[in-house]
Amino acid sequence: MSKHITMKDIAEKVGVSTVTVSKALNDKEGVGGELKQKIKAVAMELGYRLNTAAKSMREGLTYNIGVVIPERFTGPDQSFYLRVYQEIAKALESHGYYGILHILSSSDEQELQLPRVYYDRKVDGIILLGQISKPYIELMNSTRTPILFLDFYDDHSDIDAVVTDNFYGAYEMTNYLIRLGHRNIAFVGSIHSTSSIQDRFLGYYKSLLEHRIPLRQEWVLHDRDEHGTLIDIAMPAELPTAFVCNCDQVAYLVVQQLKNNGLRIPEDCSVVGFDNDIYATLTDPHLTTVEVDIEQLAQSSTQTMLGKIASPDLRHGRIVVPGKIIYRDSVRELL
Amino acid sequence: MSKHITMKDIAEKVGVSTVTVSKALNDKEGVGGELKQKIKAVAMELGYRLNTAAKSMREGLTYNIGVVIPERFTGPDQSFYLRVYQEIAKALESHGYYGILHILSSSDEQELQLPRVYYDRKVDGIILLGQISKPYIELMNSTRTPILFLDFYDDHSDIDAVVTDNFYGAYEMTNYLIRLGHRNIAFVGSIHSTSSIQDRFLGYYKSLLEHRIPLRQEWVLHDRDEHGTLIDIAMPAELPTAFVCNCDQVAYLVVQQLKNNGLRIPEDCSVVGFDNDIYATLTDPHLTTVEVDIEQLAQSSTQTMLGKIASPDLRHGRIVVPGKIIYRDSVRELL
DNA sequence: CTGAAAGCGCTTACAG
DNA sequence: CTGAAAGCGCTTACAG
Repeated sequence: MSKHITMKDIAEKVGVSTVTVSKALNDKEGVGGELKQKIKAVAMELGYRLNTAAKSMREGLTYNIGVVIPERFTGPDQSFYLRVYQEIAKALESHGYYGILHILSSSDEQELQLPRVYYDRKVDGIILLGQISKPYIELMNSTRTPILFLDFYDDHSDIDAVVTDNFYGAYEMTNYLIRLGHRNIAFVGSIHSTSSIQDRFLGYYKSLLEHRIPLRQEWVLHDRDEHGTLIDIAMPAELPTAFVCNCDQVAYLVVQQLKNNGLRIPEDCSVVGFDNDIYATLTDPHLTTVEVDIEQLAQSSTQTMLGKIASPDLRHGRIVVPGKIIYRDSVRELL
Repeated sequence: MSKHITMKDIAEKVGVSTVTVSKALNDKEGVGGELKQKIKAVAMELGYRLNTAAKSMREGLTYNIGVVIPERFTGPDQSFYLRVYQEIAKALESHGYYGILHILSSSDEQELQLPRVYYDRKVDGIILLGQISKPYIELMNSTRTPILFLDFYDDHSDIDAVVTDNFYGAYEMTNYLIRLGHRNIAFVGSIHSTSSIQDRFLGYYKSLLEHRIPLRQEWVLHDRDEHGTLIDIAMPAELPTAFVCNCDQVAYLVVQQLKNNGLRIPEDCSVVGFDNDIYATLTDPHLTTVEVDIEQLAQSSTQTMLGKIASPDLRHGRIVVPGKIIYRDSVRELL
């Protein structure tokens, strides 16, 4: 193996000290303009690459951020969080940081085992992507490592979170349906399952309230069991004219089920989703849905995390990233 | 911020030197059994965590592996490589290593810009996941960083690669169809697009050859343009009784197209896929397909990479991971 | 079995 | 504007 080039090599070649090389390469004050150019040129010529480990030790920063996703959100048919991770990795890189992914196994979550990145002191902070058990949140919170929740939050008011505006997205979507003449509108989603679903439900409910449409409990449909596993949806005896589904995958299943019952979408029944993921265009007809702004989610969480590392005591609160309705073909206007 | 605990803190508390602490914590020789236990107990009590940066600098290893995926393989509807990455991250962690994901933008690929992880000396080796342009391969190869191809290979006989056994998988699948009485079998996939598709085609062809079934060029169908974008498939005038598709997504599209032409699957026409990804069970009927063993792919590539880091001059060659036929409902027996 | 010394490559005060 | 000194936390010879 050819030895790595260090600042010392550059210093010797140029005939200055390593201190000066360090200053020049980092654009710090205290080096003459001409000398600085010279040093940079020689660095380039020699193929110098910074030894990050040395810098890390010196500064006490790893320039890594851990991204922890509970494994139940990473099945073969759930790529959403992996896509978020991908965007986070990109966003971090543009700030000179790197992401390290950790899939948290369900057993580690139950047994309150912290991710290895923590014990190896591999990261300067941890982004928790996807709702996790309360005891685990407590545990993470007790580590004094900067923590950020992404795509969920709970009653830990002392932890910062970045979330999609689930509430407002579902509210706007329901308003849209009502504007088209719908008044019999169901919500599909188990409202005690995750805070996302709960907030989407509340947005739907607010829209009903504002329009003085009573909430009918038999039109709030369960879509998953207590483990989060999707279950068959029990259709109500009296059918609504529209279904607000808590996500595209469930909307896809609802459409299938309605079709099996001989109904046409959207002629007989309108169905809307949330997320604008692969299921939105896999459904026939393509779903009207709310697009989650993954890129913005990634950027906000990256910036917030870097801010927390720089000033650990600064509070950021709950940062809400708005979504956007994508109009497609699964909704019909009622006359 | 509370100061971090170091080996020195442990050493002082126990009344020994940091050398002894280091030996004890790393299970190295030269520490008495009882003392070792004592040291470990105190480390635990104090909540000691290794400073990886210091270890890294000392040993010249980052304990990180870069995983580079060209961005064209990471669209919203392509989660396969992200899932492979996820498994690699897991496999690496069990070896005390971590993965750092880098999505290679198409412009960086064209302009031969190496990933930042390289310049920041963030990784001990790079796994290239997904076919990449030849000039870029040359470039990577010139860096003297250990490189491993994953899920593709080309004529660089001096680079190691881990691939799914595309050839054998398609060969077995075609054999299966022939065993069921099919003799008019088409292949769907642009055979100059990627080496995976090419190898799957060759496996299909070998099966035909062995059974003395002539290859009909009009039954080798294009499915994507030169950019890899999927295109409408031009069905041949005379229809075969079975389609061997190069991947599940394309099988899904073929099924749709055949259905639109009024054909029933599998009664009128059999269709098989490859990958066993989300499209396999999204298709109606569910696809008979070849499952790619993602976990094994991840483990083999991780082990090979760690082997290369330990012994840079050792050659590993092309490591082939077998797939497995998953029998479902898209194939019918011809009598 | 235990420890003093040296060094990995960098950056931050501080002195000139 | 430039550089000598010190130190980040660890581990590897080496000496006792």
